[in-house]
This record gives sequence, C-alpha cells and structure tokens, in this order.
Amino acid sequence: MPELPEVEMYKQYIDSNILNKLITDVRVKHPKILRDISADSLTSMISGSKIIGTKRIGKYLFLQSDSGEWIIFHFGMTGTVKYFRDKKDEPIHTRVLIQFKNDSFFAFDCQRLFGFVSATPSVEEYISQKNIGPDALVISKQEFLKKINKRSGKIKPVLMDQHLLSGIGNIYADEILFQSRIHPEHKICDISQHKFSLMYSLIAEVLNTAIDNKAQFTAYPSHYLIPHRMKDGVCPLNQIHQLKTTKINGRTSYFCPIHQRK
DNA sequence: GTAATTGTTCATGT
DNA sequence: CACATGAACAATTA
Repeated sequence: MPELPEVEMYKQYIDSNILNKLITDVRVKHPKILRDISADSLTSMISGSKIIGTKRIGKYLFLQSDSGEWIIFHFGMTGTVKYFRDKKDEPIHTRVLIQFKNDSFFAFDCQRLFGFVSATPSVEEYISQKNIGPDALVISKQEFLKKINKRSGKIKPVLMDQHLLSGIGNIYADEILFQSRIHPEHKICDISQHKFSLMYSLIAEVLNTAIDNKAQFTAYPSHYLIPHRMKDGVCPLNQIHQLKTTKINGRTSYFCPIHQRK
C-alpha cells in the first residue's frame, strides 16, 4: 500500500529489523523486478555487506549498504517488505530475498511487479537524474506555491505529479483535496492563493496524521474521507451526501459534491 | 466476460 | 512545452 505514509512505515520497519545485520545471501527470484541493474551485480554489491541506514524521498526508499552503494526500492501498487525467521513465513510473491548471518530473512514482495529494485552510488544523483521532486513533507511553502502557480489544468493530477512534489498518490490526493474542500477537477487557474496556502498546510497534516496512525485507514479521524472512500460511501462530515466518483487521467477520484465544489 | 485496483512510463494528439 | 488520454506492464478480486 505504497504512498508516502505506507513507504514511511516500511522505512521504520526496516530500521527496526534489519540494520547492521550481515547479509550472507541474495536471491533474485524474479529478474523483472530489477531496473537498471543485473541480478549478478545486485548480489555481488550487497552480499557480505550490511544495511547501515535508510532514507525515504516521496515513495522511494533508499537502503544504504556499508559497501557504499544504495539499494533503491519502489513499491508500485502492491510492493511490501517482510522480515522473518521461519522460511515458511516467506511471502508468496517474494521477488528479492535476502538472508542474514543469523539465518533470518528479508523479502521484497510485489505481486504485480509494478514496483522495482535498483541501485545507485548516490541518492542525490539519482533523484536529480530521475527528476524526482522534493518530498511532500519537506517542500517549503514558497517552493510549493511557486511551482503550482506555473501549472495549468486540473488540480489533482498536479498534486500527484512526482516531479513537482513526491509522495502523493491517488488515495491521499483525494484526502488532501477533501480536507481542502477543493473539487479534484477544479482548474489551477480558478483556485485562490489562499486556497493553495491552505492546501499546503493540509498536505503535511494529512500525511502526518496517516503516519501517526501507522497508515491504517480504519484508524483515521472520523472527518477523514479515506475510510468512506468506497462505492456507496457517504460524506464523513454529515453521513448524508453520497460520495461521487469521476475518472481523472484513468484513475478513480472520490469526492463529496456538496463540500467540494468545482 | 467485465471492470477495478494505493504507480510509472511511453506514445499520440491537442 | 503543458496537458489529456490510452495503453502497457501483471495479478487478483468483485
């Protein structure tokens, strides 16, 4: 479940489970999960090394090896990670399996193979090469306003543009727009600077709330859209208005037609 | 069988 | 160049 809050959970999970453990074996179980790197070079890069730290930028997770290289995880739609000791607990769709000296394991699991595993000698270089925008929790208000004012078209695709700011996907874009009381198809040029300013604050508020609740949808505040974001869902503010949906760039958007006017 | 799914990238058209 | 759209990638569920 990998937008920014979910990836942050994976980071915390990795930090508390696999740091500084000696890697004794690496198995690429499905080569299609690799991007810009061969199974052999990934294996030789991290075999005999330790992961000594992690860094998250948007939906990307970087694992620092003490060999000097960084492993890159992107989770696509179905990526997840799992640390386990008993081989029978290995996830079904494990694509890369790492074994540690103490005979515990770490799996990168990805059912639909939209995610990927890669590597880079420099995170900064990778980020700039791929033109990945600043993390949604790090971008300054000034930069956010400056960038968004250069854009046109509908607001939602812009919020989800990983080149402008990174970490927001379909689900959290809907939540941020609901909390901002902005219709997902509202045009950039018709939104006031005051609204953009409000939206900037709500980006951090929504994402931090999600992280505080461990990205568990059911734990989100009662005024949040996400737990109601389903067919026949109702507006969380009054339990009356039927949520509506519309397709934007091929993705389903949920919104309240009363609280989010176009 | 049809449509849908928390993502990204490419091709094409405006 | 900015934007919209559809397809592709692949697996599973309603």
